[in-house]
Amino acid sequence: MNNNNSNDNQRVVHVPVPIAVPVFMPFNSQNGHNPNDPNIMQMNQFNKLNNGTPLTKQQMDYFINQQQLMQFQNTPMGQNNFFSLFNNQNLSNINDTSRTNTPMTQLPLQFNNVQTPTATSKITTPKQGKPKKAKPQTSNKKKTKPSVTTLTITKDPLSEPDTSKKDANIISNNLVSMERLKSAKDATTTPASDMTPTSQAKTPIENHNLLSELAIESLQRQRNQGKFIHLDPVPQFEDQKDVKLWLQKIFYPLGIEIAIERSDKFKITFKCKALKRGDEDLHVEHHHENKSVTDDLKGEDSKKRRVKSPFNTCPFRIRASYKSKSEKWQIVIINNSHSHQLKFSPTSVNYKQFKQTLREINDIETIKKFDELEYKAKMNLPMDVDTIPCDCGLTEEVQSFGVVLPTSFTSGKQQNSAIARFTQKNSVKRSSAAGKHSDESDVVSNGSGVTKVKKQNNKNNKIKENLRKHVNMNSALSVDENHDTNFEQCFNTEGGLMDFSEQLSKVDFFLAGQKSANIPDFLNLDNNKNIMSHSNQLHDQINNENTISNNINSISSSTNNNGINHINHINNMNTITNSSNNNNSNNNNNNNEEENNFLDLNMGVDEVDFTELFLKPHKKSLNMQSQLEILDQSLPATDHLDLENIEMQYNNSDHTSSGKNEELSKGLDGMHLFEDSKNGPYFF
Amino acid sequence: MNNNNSNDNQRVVHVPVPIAVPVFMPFNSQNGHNPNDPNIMQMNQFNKLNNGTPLTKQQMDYFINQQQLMQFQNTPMGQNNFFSLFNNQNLSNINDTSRTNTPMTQLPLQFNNVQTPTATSKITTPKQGKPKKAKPQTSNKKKTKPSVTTLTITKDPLSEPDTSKKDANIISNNLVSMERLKSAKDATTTPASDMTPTSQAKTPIENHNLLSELAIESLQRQRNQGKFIHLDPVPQFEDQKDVKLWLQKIFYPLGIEIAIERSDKFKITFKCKALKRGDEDLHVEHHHENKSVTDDLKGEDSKKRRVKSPFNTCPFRIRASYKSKSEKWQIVIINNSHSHQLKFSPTSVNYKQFKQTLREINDIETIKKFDELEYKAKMNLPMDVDTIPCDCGLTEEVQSFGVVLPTSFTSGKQQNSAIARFTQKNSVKRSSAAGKHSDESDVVSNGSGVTKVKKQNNKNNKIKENLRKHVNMNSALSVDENHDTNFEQCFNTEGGLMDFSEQLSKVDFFLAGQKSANIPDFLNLDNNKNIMSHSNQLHDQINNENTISNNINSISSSTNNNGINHINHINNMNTITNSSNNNNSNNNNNNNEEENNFLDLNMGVDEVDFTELFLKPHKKSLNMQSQLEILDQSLPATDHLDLENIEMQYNNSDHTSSGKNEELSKGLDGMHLFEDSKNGPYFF
DNA sequence: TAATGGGTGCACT
DNA sequence: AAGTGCACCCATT
Ligand SMILES: [Zn+2]
Ligand SMILES: [Zn+2]
Repeated sequence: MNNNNSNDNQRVVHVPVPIAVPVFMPFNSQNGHNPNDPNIMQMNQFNKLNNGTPLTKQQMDYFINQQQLMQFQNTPMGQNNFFSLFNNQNLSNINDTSRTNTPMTQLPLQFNNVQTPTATSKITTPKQGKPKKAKPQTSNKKKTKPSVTTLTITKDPLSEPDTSKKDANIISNNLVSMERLKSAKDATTTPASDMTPTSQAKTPIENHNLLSELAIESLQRQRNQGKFIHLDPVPQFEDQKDVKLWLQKIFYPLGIEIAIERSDKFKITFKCKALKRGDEDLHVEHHHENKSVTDDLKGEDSKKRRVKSPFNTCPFRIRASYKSKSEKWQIVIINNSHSHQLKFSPTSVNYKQFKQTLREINDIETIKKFDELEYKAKMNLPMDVDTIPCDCGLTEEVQSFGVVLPTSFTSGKQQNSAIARFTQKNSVKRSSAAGKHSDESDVVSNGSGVTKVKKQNNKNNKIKENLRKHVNMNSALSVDENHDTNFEQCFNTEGGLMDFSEQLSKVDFFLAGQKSANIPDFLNLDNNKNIMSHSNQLHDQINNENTISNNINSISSSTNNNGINHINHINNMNTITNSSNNNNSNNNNNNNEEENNFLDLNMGVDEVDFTELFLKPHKKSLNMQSQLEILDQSLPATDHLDLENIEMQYNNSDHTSSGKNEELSKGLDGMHLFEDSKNGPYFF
Repeated sequence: MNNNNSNDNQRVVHVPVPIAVPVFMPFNSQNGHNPNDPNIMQMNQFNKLNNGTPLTKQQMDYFINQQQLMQFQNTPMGQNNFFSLFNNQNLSNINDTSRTNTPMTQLPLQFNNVQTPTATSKITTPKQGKPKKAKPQTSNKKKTKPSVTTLTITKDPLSEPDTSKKDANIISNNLVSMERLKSAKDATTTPASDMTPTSQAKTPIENHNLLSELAIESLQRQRNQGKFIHLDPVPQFEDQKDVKLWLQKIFYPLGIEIAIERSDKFKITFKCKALKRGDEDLHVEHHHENKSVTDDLKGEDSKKRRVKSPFNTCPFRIRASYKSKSEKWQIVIINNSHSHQLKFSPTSVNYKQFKQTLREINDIETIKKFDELEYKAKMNLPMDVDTIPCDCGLTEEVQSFGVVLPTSFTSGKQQNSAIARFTQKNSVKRSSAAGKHSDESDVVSNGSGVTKVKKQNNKNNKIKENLRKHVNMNSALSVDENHDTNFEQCFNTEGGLMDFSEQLSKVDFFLAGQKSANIPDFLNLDNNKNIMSHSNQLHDQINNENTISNNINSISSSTNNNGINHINHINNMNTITNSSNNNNSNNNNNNNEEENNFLDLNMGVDEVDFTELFLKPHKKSLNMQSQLEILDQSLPATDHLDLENIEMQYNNSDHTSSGKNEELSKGLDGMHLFEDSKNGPYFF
């Protein structure tokens, strides 16, 4: 398996062709860092995906398109790459909206800038006597220790002379240092009205942005959430901080606010930023009232149990590691699931900081994009999100399933969730002013961080015994109601997008992307060609549960320690679904019980209506659907649409990405049934 | 209770008389920050301590001496002070070695520098139009965010102009800024051969050192570990970092390496630095093999349980909070117990950093002191520490009791403790090279972070039903074997203390302090006048268990969540013992069982030999005892001894503290039986 | 800096 | 005993 075919005497030199198409490699191995031979991987992966059966037409198309998606820059053959070299002859087939089983259509906008490589994509040169310590640049401003001086035990790597990145052999115009750009802010006032896709004069920021757009697009297309997802066309970061900035550009539009969990010179681990106290409505906690036989064991012990934090349980992880060999950062999504609703929150402090950083580096392009995002998010308010009914009679063992009314708040009534108790720890009930709605978001917690959702409307489908979790796709990004009050001013002052916003003001922005998600249904899961209905997908997936092993590790597994005999019945169950849109269905659950136990999986729970669970369309979105479809379908292949003109109202900067915000913001492309409770059900 | 008698219109001006005597207030209230009227507190406290019975002669002496200990500086009447103003007429009675029930003798050394106040100890002046935000100084070098600029949400308090501390009304020569001193290092080359106690020319560093010595002395004398222990004569810190530095001067000699758990502008919370992987031998884990009825519930669940870290479980906490009113830092030991052996480890990286900082601020006095400490610690090697036998047949419910062979290591055999498993988590057995000994340190863990020690030799004493924990006093500080190899050179070069060290080389340095611990036996607990034997103390205390309520909260209580029905039977059980020396007795325990459960307290376990548990003398210490006693008794009232001359070999700095290192290093003065497992049994 | 996982100090929020 | 973001570490293979 570990066929590490890297040659120490060879070094990759990147050709100065910055444009690339993202490739995501659904590795099955835990170690995605020593990739195997690409051909072998192709076979293995595809066989796994296809469960050994002959390829269908869709599968073939998908496979071919994946090969087309091969990025040709910065990634040598067989290293971190799944598919072969990029060639753009079949680009027009990539953009496939798999829901309708229509032929793949061209990806919007991104591929306008894809250029035919004019040189060999990689050049191997003998490794010179280069110092082994090629360090990534880190803008380390922190100097906590009073001094270093003579203390031999303090070895400060930063004090070493920087011998990295400036190597003459490295040719890449993807290099960008936000620090440098900040200091040279005036030089980058973005005159760029040069919109020709083959422009070689792309600035580093523009390259960053392009790659971030591509990553978003591919992430929306991504399906194997249980696997490592490699963000392969990654720009060359000059500074370590730029990695986060770039990832923020990708994940903020997806409703994910990332935070660094751990970092050092060569590695950054990102996670979801912990929920705030006001985000109880986003947290997924649900429990049933029927106690199991172990109830008596939890009485006095449960209150002594130390709950670290119910806000910080999301299993989502991104790992960025600096590869000294390629002198690039490798970015892998280790865990693509979430324990909460995904929400684009322009009011977040971190988001404002992010915007501020964008202003400092003068990344007007991205600023515009997020201004639009903010505006569209605001226009969708108030988002009335349905809750998903809990059909607990048959899914007692379903642990985590995350639908709560995004705008609901439990202030009006006592919520017995761990979050509520955590929030009220200081004995002060939150005032109802913080809550906007008093909807019946019936979420019950057992106080152990393990959540359940009771499904009420039992329909006519079956659930296999090992299906333990309801999985909710994040197709409907909820929007923070506490919108930044300064937003409109900022937005208007930035360039007057009101024409554009009026055009889109009635469109559910976040649902727009769903329609254009380009996920082929090569598993034939999509039995329902209606965009809003995927009732049979999940069952198809269940039948394919062994096709793809589950890489979800037990990062946040099982804090359910307080006397609950939680037997894990599902191992490596991994299912992927096609783009099932919607999800915020009715959540009329029982919320009276604080504690709940997992019933043994062997209990006879066979009937689950996953249409109810996952596929109920967004109420408001449904209203917007017709407009949305019209808008989306009106996008030409090159997909500049009205947005192009609108965007030009901002300024003259090039806008390779801003025209496809719809796709960026909402893709409901993956679904993952995973093992443990904390590993949430949300994907983008 | 919250009689906050501070007058907003009055401000305390400190007289420039830096010398003070520590006062420790065993508050019963959870809130030690708004102290009550000192007179009321006197009554309350003393009544509680005495359980309402008439005072004995010893009690009266203690009370009187406590009043004498009133520090007169920096603390207004009734604020953070328990006793009345200092007057030194009865100083000669303070130093009482309560073990022998001899009359209190004078505290050594410190009081040589106590001076008669020549002015009113506090001056109240009308508060001027001073801004309310008197901020503590923080040497904040960290600027993680790329910038602040216009972002309104980033409110950086450090950017505000500093209006604090420099107020003209504040007169205090206790002010010290290590930052400042570092920059003006040459100016403080410590000529001070001025050893007259009334010297007004004491430098800030000298004041810091003196107060740290006093704090150590009083901590050794401290008994109410379950209560908040206020370190009241606290120097005035210019910089936030100086708080830690000062506390390090106090707690390193006590075998405690502190680390910041949390800090902000106005508060610092310190804890014990987490044990390193090589410190398994210091960690206390013990469990019994007999399972309870809940065993079946833990089978599959236990292995999924997420053990955060078995190295980071010590409940010891110090809280330092800046009082804007007094513009001083209030330092309170919130939890004085430990879950591990206390050990002075000169090889610690943090300790070396600490020493380095001392050099940078040119605190030669403290450097000398710690050089001596290091040398003495090294001279005591190898310390053969006995383990305490576990008498588990009757103390199944005893949760945490910490005795492991300090120098033992479990490399030779499989240790089923959580630590061992934690260390070997990645399936690689640690090589035996890391271990020094292969002693039979039989430590068993149940994997839940809750530890038990099995007592084997059941003797003849009884344990009350609610006595749940064995408590081990830390009287025997173990010494890190991996001694700094550079120590001797440093030590010799600093001033050639070999004469002195040869004098003390055979003395168990850390036990020396025990003898001079000045704890009156006002609870009549000391039925055994033999210094090494306190067999009946604990029982006396148990009978007095209600005299002092237990402030130990359930902070670290019960991570034992995996199905164990751990019923807490003991609430507010708080016992204090007199200075019971020794502890590291034989620990021949069962270590075969990984999981263990708490038996219900109602099980009939009545017999415990606490002599075996707590009072077994240190083997080596016993050998040293005669020398130690001779040495200690040879100390004159002013207590300069040989150390004075020796110290002068260093240089001409004044040596208010270095002469009494024996007392500083080892005081076995407190014992605390507390509720939960994580709260360890070690005190100094 | 080989790759990769994790602990934890500690200050920001 | 604020929670957690972040980075300085260490450990294993
Ligand atoms: Zn998340
Ligand atoms: Zn400790």
